[in-house]
Amino acid sequence: MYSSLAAPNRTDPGPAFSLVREGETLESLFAAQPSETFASGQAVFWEGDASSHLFQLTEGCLRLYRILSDGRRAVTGFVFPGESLGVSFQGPHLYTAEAVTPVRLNRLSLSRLYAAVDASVHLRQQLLARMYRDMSAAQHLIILLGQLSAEERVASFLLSAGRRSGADRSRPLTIDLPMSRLDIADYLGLTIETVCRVFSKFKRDGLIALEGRQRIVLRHPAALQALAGGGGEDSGEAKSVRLTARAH
Amino acid sequence: MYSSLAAPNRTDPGPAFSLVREGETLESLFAAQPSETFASGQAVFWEGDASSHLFQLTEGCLRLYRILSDGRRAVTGFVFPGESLGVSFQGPHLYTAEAVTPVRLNRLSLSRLYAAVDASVHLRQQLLARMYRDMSAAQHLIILLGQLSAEERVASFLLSAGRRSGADRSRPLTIDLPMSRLDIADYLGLTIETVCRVFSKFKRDGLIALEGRQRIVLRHPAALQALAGGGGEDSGEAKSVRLTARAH
DNA sequence: CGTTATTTTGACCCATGTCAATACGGGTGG
DNA sequence: CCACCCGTATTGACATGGGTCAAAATAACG
Repeated sequence: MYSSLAAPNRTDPGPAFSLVREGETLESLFAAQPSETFASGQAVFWEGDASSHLFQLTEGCLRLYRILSDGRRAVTGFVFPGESLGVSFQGPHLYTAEAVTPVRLNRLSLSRLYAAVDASVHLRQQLLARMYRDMSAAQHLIILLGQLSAEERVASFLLSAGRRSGADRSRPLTIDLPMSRLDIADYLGLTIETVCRVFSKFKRDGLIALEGRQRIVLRHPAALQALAGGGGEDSGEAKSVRLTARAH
Repeated sequence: MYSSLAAPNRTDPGPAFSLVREGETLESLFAAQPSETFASGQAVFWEGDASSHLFQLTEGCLRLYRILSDGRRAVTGFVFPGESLGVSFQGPHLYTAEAVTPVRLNRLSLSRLYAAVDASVHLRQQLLARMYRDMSAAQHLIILLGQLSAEERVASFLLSAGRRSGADRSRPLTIDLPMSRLDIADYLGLTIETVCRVFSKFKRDGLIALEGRQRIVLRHPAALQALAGGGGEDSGEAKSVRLTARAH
């Protein structure tokens, strides 16, 4: 199951810059690192820690959060397989990263990253692109939190989860929400109760179906899209709403 | 669509770019560019435009915002002198940048930036540091919008304005808020009326004094700090203040 | 000065938070 | 395989922070 990772524990490069091949990508750099696992609830790093690595998730789900001095928690994001983590590394980590489910990831040390990046314009571009994605996600969240109503936030969240947890692209789009309702609430700036109520309302209205506690079927993504308001709109990927194709 | 932005094969920088002096800084690069001015209300660039330059503000104030499809506006930040703009340039601009007051800024083309950055590790560090600051600001806003009450948001905003518009560091700290109440409201995820009411309350409580529409005296920053809750706490800048202050 | 846009204040209401039961589901041990 | 338990989720009743609508006050500007 985990075995598919190429070249597990390949012997590591000595002098860092020696192995920057032509055509190297961040992807391949990550793939060359040994992979590690974390159990649910375990932290990969803590807010305020000095950044020392970049990470790329291969399995599972992480939540990113900060705790305020009075105990409130702000979840600033979730990380799904294929996404990277810690790309804003020019200072201490801005959040704690914690496993929602068992997680597998590859860790690339900053010294290796720098060596590679110093040697390749192409890699610099890729790194910048990942930082851009991160910033883009943060900006979306700012809009969600600053301008959207509870229903708009939840609709927006479900659509984005549908896009990313992607795996299951079949037409009654079924998504898996590994995180708890509390995680979702802290991410959307709402309470658990409000998140539940909106889920229930969407269910009553036939927009979604709840299968157990983690599986949700998006029965009518287009309607959710409309509900998500000006907020969740395009965001590139969203256009692949071929999901809507079901115009029975 | 993003293609025009990359600087793929820059093996031979043009003659003009070949001289990246030792000790070059982003600061000095900007300083070498001609400066331009914008009148109040004029846009420097629009959301969705291809990124083609980095900017550094020398005078005035900018607001950064996005407009949702139904007309709502989210102000995602303000820019004050000395701060840079457009550092997430690996894709289209994420917001519109518009002059709040008459503005003066320097514009550095991406091609020059790439040339300089390709030639200097030091400059790469500086660029990453600016991106980090940007991300850090976005994360603060996420916490403010997701977790803080109206009073906490306003207190937090005033303190941050005090830190940045900085000029006047004297002890009844007087700050200048060039932006309108609507700008502030759209930034804090509140309405104009709520912003006014909180200002009035702070005034009644002796925390601030309003001098005309733009000048505000912070009479009791410590109390504002306490009000700002877990949210506004340190914020980096505060640390550097502490570092310099402790020279006894 | 008079005119207009912006800000401030007031009265009222609603979306969402709070507090309090249930109800469900996923493990565990019998 | 079933019965029980406990943490999570859901629903309900109620409270309230902040939104909405409307008017008055103030500042900016010709």
